[in-house]
Amino acid sequence: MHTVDDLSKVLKVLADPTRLTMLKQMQGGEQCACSFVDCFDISQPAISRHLKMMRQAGLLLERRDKQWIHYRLNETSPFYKIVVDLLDNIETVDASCDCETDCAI
Amino acid sequence: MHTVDDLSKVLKVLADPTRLTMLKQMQGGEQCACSFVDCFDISQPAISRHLKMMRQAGLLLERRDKQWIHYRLNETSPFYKIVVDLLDNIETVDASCDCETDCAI
DNA sequence: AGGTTATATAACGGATTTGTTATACAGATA
DNA sequence: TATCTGTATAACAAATCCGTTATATAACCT
Repeated sequence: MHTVDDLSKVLKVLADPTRLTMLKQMQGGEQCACSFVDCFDISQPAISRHLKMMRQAGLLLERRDKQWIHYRLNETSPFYKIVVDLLDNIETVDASCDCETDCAI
Repeated sequence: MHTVDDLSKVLKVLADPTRLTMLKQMQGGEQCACSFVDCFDISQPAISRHLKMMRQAGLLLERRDKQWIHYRLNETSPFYKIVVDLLDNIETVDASCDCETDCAI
C-alpha cells in the first residue's frame, strides 16, 4: 500500500517512453548502459540521466564490471510489482538493441 | 496490449497527486466537479483542467444534470484495468470531501 | 430579462522536464 | 605515464506542466 504522493512520484518516473523502453528491456535481463546508448537516438548524457532518475527512485540496481555498468530491475523495490505489471501491458519492444562494445553481455 | 508511447501518455496523466486522488475518489462512485472544487486547495479552473486532461485521455465519462457535471471512471477505456489496479495500491483517501452545493450526491 | 451558480477557456508566470554540448571522472591498456 | 573507453555531471535552451486571475458560457431561478 502506498500514499498518493509516493505513487505519483514513481509514475512520473515511469511516464516517459525512453525510460519505459529501458525498463522493458531490463525485464529481459541485466543491461549494460552502453547498450542503451547504442539503442536510442539520444545522447549518452541523456541516457545517463534517465538511468540516474530510475536508480534514485529505487527502481534499478547497478553492478560495475570493469568500466561497464550493468543495470537491472530492483526486485526488492516496494514498487517492483507495480512496475512489472505495467511492463507486461507493453507490446514486446524491438530487440535490435545490441551493444557494440566488449561489455560482455 | 499497448504501445510504449500510448502507455507513457496515460502514465503522464496519472502521475500527479491531485489527479490520482480524484480518480481514487471516483473509484468510490460518480463525483460532481463541484465536490473536487470544495475538496482541493487549488482554484476551480485548475480542477477543470485536471478533469479535461483525464477526459481527453479517455479515462473519464461525464454526465450533465442541470448545471452540475458528474464525472466517473470510463470502464470501457482500454486503460481502465491498469488505472484501477494502480488505484488499488493507494491507501484509502481522506473522504472528508463533501460537496457543499445542491448537486444531489 | 437579469442575476446567480457551476463549469470552461484564455492569458500568463514560475517550476520542471528533457534534450543538447562541454567537461570531468574511473578504469583499462599501451 | 599517457591515452582510450565508458559513464557521470554541469550548464544551458526549448517545451511542457501546473498554478494563478480574469473572463466566457451554460443552466437555473426569480
